[in-house]
Amino acid sequence: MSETASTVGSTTYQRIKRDIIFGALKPGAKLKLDALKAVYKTSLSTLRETLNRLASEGFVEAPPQRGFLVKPISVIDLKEIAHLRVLLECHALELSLENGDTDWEGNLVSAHHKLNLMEQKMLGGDASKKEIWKRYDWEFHLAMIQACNSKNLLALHSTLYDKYLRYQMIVLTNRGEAAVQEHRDMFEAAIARDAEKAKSLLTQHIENGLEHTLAAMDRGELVV
Amino acid sequence: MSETASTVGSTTYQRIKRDIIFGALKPGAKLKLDALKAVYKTSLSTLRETLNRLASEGFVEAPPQRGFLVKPISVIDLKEIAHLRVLLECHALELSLENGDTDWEGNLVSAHHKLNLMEQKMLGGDASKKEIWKRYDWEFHLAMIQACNSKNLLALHSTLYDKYLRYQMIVLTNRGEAAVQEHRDMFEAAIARDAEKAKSLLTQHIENGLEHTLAAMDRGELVV
DNA sequence: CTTGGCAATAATATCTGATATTTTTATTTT
DNA sequence: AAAATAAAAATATCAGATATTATTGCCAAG
Repeated sequence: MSETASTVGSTTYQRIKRDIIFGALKPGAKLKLDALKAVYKTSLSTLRETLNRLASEGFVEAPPQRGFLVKPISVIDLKEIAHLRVLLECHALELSLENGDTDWEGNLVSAHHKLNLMEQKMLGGDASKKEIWKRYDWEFHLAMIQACNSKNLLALHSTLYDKYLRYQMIVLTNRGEAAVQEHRDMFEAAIARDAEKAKSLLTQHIENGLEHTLAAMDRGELVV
Repeated sequence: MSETASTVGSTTYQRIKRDIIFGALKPGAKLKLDALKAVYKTSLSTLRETLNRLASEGFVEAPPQRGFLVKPISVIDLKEIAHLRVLLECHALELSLENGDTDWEGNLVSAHHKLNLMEQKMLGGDASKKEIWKRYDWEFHLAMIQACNSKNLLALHSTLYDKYLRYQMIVLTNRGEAAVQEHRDMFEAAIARDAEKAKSLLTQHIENGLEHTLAAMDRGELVV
């Protein structure tokens, strides 16, 4: 979701990943190399490097000898991802609440505040900024667990967050006021260092999102 | 650890990954492209694709503009990995014990039997077969959790197992009889579907391995 | 001697273009 | 309509070229 280093490779990587997450590249779509070369204006070699990376992260599939395709979606997959996110994020949250110092807390307050501001705007119906809004959501969730003291854990979580996000972006509707309140509750439990409560709220938060997405998928409300 | 598809790319991938895990490529070592090209007899493009994949899995680092190097080791990193393995493998184990059917059980019995046979040989001092032995260890641990019903979870676990394994291969000594007994206990708890006991044994098993490796690292007993 | 700066060298990132092999698609035959 | 086959498209892999960036070694200044 973040990453700097403006080399051609890393830029292409970010762009394609973003296009997969936000649905510009549809689940299951064939990723024809020549076509991508034209779209992303980059060479075959760079493209293949990028796609290999995305394949190993699970955003792309690479069946041998037949190129690449956007990882398909499925209800099963979504459920797995949601449950793993609960597992990892709760664990990280617990560690983070134990270790978080003043800086951590300050950063969290800031992240929550920014998210909240954005959420108010979103409630006003301005859906054009979905992407920015989700960046604040990410930054809030990251801020919560940032003091967990495990780079490996944060890395795994980051990928899971993105996979979960893709499913959220696939459905048209958002959860509105409910999610806003959940963020606020989690935030307060975190500041109070109430790990059990925070974890339970987080679990609920993710599972509510899951249900919402599943329901929308059932009704076929997908972004085509 | 497994994988078929004998394309040049996937073969090189497996070989380099294996060389990192088993220490032929030392932690922190610079991966010069020309040198690798000669060793693995493959083209630059294929090599870079491979290294990109390994980088995204965390076996290789790729600082921008300066090529690739084998992921360095550290005590911190080892601890993180061990703890994550406990978290994920215990979770998977619990699910697996709930869902495992007769086929799962049969496969587990077989995997444990094979591991046990190999372990008896190893106790006899034949360290030359470390790699084969570890494959049986892997197959046993995988058999335990295979019925967890989550491809995503199994994929994450597989990578963690390999990372943990690398640290184990770095120290010279093995844990011998103790680990054999632990495997047996875990196996029996699993067959009895005693999830709590199985999880606690597994946790202990991994943490014992961690302590053993940490102690050896402290004493500097590293494979150079 | 050590440190800072600069030239020479090595290595990387990226691109273009070529070829063998494999898939996919279209066409023909039974 | 199914099977067999030919034609077209796409992929995997390789080789080689270039601009850019890192590294190394050398020399002067303190």
